[in-house]
Amino acid sequence: MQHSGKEFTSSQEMAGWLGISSAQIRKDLSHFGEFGKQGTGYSVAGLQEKLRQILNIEQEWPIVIIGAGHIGSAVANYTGFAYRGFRVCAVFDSDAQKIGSVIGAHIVRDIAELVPFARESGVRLAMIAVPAESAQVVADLAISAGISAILNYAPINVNVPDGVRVENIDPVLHLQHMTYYLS
Amino acid sequence: MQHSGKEFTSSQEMAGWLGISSAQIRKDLSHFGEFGKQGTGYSVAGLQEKLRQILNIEQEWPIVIIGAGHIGSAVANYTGFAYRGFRVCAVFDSDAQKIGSVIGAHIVRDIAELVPFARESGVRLAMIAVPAESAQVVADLAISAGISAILNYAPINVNVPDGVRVENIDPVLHLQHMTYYLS
DNA sequence: CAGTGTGAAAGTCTTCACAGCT
DNA sequence: AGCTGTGAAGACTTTCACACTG
Repeated sequence: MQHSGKEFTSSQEMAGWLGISSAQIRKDLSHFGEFGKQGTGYSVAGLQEKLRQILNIEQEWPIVIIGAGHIGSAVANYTGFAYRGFRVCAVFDSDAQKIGSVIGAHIVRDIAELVPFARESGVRLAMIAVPAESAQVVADLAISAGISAILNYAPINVNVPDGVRVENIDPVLHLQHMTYYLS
Repeated sequence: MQHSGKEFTSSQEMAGWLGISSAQIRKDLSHFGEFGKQGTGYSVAGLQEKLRQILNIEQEWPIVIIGAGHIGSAVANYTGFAYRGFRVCAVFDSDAQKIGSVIGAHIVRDIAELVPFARESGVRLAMIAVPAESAQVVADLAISAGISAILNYAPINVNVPDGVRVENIDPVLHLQHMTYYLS
């Protein structure tokens, strides 16, 4: 909306785009304050700003990527992070063949450097894109280096201590969810 | 569990792995029937079989991938589909540079072939891995070819008619969700 | 006696519907 | 007139706790 120069939007309009109810949108937003004007709706710029505050993305967050295979490379090359508040700051792998090679704007580093790198830079977000059998080991390593949130692409449940958040991206789970609804 | 030769599991054990309550697991499963034995738990093999039935993945589902960029390539090369009941049957792109090139076990086809291909093969699942600005066009095309479920990697909401399901994979949304919880 | 399946209770989320503001 | 913010109602989900079973 901002790109198209729109100044105001309403809960109804947003609901239409997202396929949810306008009441839902108003209720959710009201949880964090009163951002709208009766009769007018929400200021597009103002709402964006508020959402950035709520989501805690006014600062830029560095991320490390662990695993330089197909998925790790794709993610490292993804251009959608920068303008949404994230920045890939390093890519790691354990494969000597890959260490030193270039992926996107990054030189792949040795996984052995992860702990000192993360400790020093204070990075808190990691994306794990390694085979399932290495995911737990790598997660433990990342956590010991001070990582407190993990986005896991490996098709396995990684166990983490309290205080560390994990979210999983597994296309197969989505596909299975959809086939459930296909006769 | 099956790999490690385990024969039975309990709602408590599964709950521990998944970080949810055992009551949740029992309640969810009870929705679809009675699969457990009191005092013993659930047969690992039996439960897997039941879950496959419930999720409708006893058959193998073909998928088409639209977009042969970094993400599309990574997905096309992903080896995790086959043993979980899915099979990539074709990869499409609109870029003349990419059409004809080889990705994984596939030769990239012209997007113009999508409609006849999908109509003829009857494929119902598509993964969209194109830039945000092309996603809606490509989704409409896929739907016109009989696709009824879309897994969308583009960071944009695609609108679809009733009867078509869409799920989105956007790493940034996960990252934003996690930063909300990081002080 | 370990562990399921399940009503009932508690908790959470969504929708309704409208007073009130611009 | 148009649209927000919000109590109250309704719908749905999770947890509790226990009778019952292999």
